[in-house]
Amino acid sequence: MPIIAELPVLPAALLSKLAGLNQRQRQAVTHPDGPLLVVAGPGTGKTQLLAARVAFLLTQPDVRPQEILCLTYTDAAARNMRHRLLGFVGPEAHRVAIHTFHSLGQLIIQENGGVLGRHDLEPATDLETDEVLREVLDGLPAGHQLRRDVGDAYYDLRHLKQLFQTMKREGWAPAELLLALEEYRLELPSDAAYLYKNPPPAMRAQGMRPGDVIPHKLAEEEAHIERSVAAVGLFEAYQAGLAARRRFDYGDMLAWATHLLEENQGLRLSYQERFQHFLVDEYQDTNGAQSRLLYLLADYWSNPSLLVVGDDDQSIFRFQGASVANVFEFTRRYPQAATVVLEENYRSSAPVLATAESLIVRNQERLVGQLPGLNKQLLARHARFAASPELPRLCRYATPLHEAADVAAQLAALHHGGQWPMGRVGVITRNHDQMDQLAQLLRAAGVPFQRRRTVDVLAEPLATALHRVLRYVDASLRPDDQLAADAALFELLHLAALAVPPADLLRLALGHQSHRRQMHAAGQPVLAWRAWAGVALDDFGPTPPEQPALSTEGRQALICVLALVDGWVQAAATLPLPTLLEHIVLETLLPAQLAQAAQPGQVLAEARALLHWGRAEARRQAEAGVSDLLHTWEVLAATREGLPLEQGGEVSAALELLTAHSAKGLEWEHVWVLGCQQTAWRRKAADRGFRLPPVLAPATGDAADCEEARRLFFVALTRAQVQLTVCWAAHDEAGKELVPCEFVAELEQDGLVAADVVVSPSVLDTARRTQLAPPPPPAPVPDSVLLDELLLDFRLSATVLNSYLACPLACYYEQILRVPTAHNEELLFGSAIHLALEEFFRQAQQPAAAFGPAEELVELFRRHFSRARFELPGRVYQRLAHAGPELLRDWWAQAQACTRPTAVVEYRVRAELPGGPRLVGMLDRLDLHDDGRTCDVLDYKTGSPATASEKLARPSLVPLQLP
DNA sequence: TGAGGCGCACTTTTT
DNA sequence: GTGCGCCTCA
Repeated sequence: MPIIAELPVLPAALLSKLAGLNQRQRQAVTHPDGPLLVVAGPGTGKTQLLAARVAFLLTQPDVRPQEILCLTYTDAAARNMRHRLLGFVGPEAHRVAIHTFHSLGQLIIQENGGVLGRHDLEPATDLETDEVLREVLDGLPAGHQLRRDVGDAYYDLRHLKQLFQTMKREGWAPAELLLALEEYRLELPSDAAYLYKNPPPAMRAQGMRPGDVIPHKLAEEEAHIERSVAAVGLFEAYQAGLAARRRFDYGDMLAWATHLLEENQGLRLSYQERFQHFLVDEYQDTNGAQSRLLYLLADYWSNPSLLVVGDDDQSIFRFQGASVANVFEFTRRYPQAATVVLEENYRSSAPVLATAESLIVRNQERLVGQLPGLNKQLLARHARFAASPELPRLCRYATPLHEAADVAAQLAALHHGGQWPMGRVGVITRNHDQMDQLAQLLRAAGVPFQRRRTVDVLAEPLATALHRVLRYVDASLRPDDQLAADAALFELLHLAALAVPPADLLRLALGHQSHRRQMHAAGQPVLAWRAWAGVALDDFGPTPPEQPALSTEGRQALICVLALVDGWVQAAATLPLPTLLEHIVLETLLPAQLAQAAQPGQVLAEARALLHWGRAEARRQAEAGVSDLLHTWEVLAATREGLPLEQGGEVSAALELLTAHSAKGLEWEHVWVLGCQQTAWRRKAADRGFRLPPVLAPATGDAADCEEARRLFFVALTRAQVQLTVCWAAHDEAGKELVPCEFVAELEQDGLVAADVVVSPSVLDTARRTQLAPPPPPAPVPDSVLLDELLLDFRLSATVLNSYLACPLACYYEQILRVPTAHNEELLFGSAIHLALEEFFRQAQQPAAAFGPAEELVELFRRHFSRARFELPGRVYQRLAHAGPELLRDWWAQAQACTRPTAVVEYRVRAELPGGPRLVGMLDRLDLHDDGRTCDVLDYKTGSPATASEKLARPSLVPLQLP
């Protein structure tokens, strides 16, 4: 069909561009007004097509660039589109409206803040939404379903976040969702999954018959629903929290924009007039909210100029709400829509396409078969690659290590053999962590590569060093927390960046210990660490007897470092926060990190990200100081993402390592798909979020999961241009058999032959050696004279013994050297409970020999725990101050029934170990039996509030013969 | 068939 | 901390 001949006269430049398109592409580009669905398989030139379509529209009379709206899913795609368009139409491209769905929503909201009653609305950062959620959780009343007094108080934070985003995305009002949950709950008893088919004998004995409800199963699901109901109930509080900060989140960007347009006809008309032509990229990735916004704008016309491009076979973001159903919905909504299928592939060889094709035809959920007359078979059209006869390879390795070692060796050979870059190479895995081994081996072999992965900057060494500095600075600015300052200083002095010889730090610690002992003996106040260090380093004045024998370099280093640290503390009080951070990072921490970094570029990027974050925080909160930053740090660290930074690598590397999801849209001459085991590609992850009614949840079930995974595998395969290698391991490192994923089996069914790859011992050996971490530096040992003196009157208590068994080095520092340690919440909470119980029993042994009322016990706890008020963050203190009394009241109720008030409290024991040290210790409580000869020995074990409840409820009873 | 115990993981990504 | 798969037992 000679389409171009029928067209109005087109500019010569565009004509030549159109001539480069194939017949189907031209058909789409020159389609007259009206909806058009372009089904664009991999490598069929869809971005090119979109750009050409815009160029074509611009040649039409009465079409102005600003009336054309291009919608993409990601920022990167939007940039890419603008770039392409510049090539096609020149500077006019800047006037075309190119948006992501979210930026369009944001535009509509910000242009119409007045309608929403606010002019100053800003998008919320991830951090801000997390803070709002934390406030919501903090504000829960006692006894609320989602309140956690013990354990992680913010456990449900990310589940809430996910729930609220889903609600906004799907347009569920809280009331609607509650109704759906209630309906679901009412229907449970008639759901076959909750009925006995054949009750077990024990249940039969209780009169259960087939068809009766399984009580515990029903109750369990109802409890889940209850939690969901409670969570939905927090939606309004979350929205109110955002509003109080004048913020809207990602979900609101779409939901509010849609709502504005729906409710306000005048507004809708103005946008409908503004945009007259619509083009949507990656249509299979759009979700419900995005489609609604699009249709609201396009529905002004009965026959809108609306072009959507997508590929049902590459829909891989179902977990974000994307659905192939959106593509079906398009054809239902516009029955008159034309459909163009792009089949000519300009990327891959015929064998690669045939392999991918044979795999994907197994999917049922495809447009093929649903749209009449639709045919979709990829045809190899690449000038050079199409005719390549090379078949994809299937490689079976013994273990993942064999696989990584062999691939790394092959890549290294290519690189070092000067065949690099012979063409770009991509290595694809399902999950990030499957790539770790290979990345490590490549780094060791000196092969440059790029890896796309976001890492948490806050968990990297540069940030942890900064964190230590800030903790000390913060603590030393708060005079009520000397212990925390001491502990932070001791840790800080060990930073490699400060280069203090470790042996001298030990000598300093020993010196402080002997100072403490002498001052105790003399009944005089003990110097804190910073003051002590000052005395110890003082060259002038009389040398105190406890002054440690520091090395000359050590003394010099310590003097410099303390001056530096003091300088930071002073600067914190005077300089703005971003400047302080720059001082600390740029002058001290960064140079030290750079000197030993394997990837200096990465460390620089981390430094940039950290400083940028500091500036952003200072802007967000005008008076923000170090302690505010540390608080934010804590919030960020508690969320899964932390402070994300794209981990790059060498920018120009010809080798890229990525996950199948992030490989979408990219291509390489040679592609390796690694780790094709069933466990990686078809794992069923535990759903830990809130239960949704099944009618609202996206289609699940094994068939749908399988097809989603097959589409992802299809995406991975179709990245390859010439060489495609699919690998898996037969066993894991422990020797357990691994099942290759079903798609591998399908490829074998379709005629590919798997080969067992034997990796040479030397290659394996190198890989194993690379894997071993470098040995830790030897721990410094103080001179034996000092050590002997230290251990002169050493007694082995149960605490010390436990500590030693857990970690000898930690025991040496904490128990022998007694370096300062800050009190953590477990310790403070545990000892308050412990002391309260101890005193309570002592009081019970007064002549009356009876327990006091529960409130007496609670009062004891309150008195002891109040010491912790200044040592814990306010919220943690509040939470534990509430949890303690609850715990003790519970215990008291039980103890009334089964415990005697006559117990022996704090029983001291000693044991002489033959030839060894004396073991001393204290038994918390002995409950004497009636026979007067035996008793129960109790140890409270109150350390962690999470487990204290259980341990108090069920003490382990050990009968003991008293002598 | 189902109850109960135990071991074992704990994606993918964008705005 | 939580839920799933797998096992055994009745």
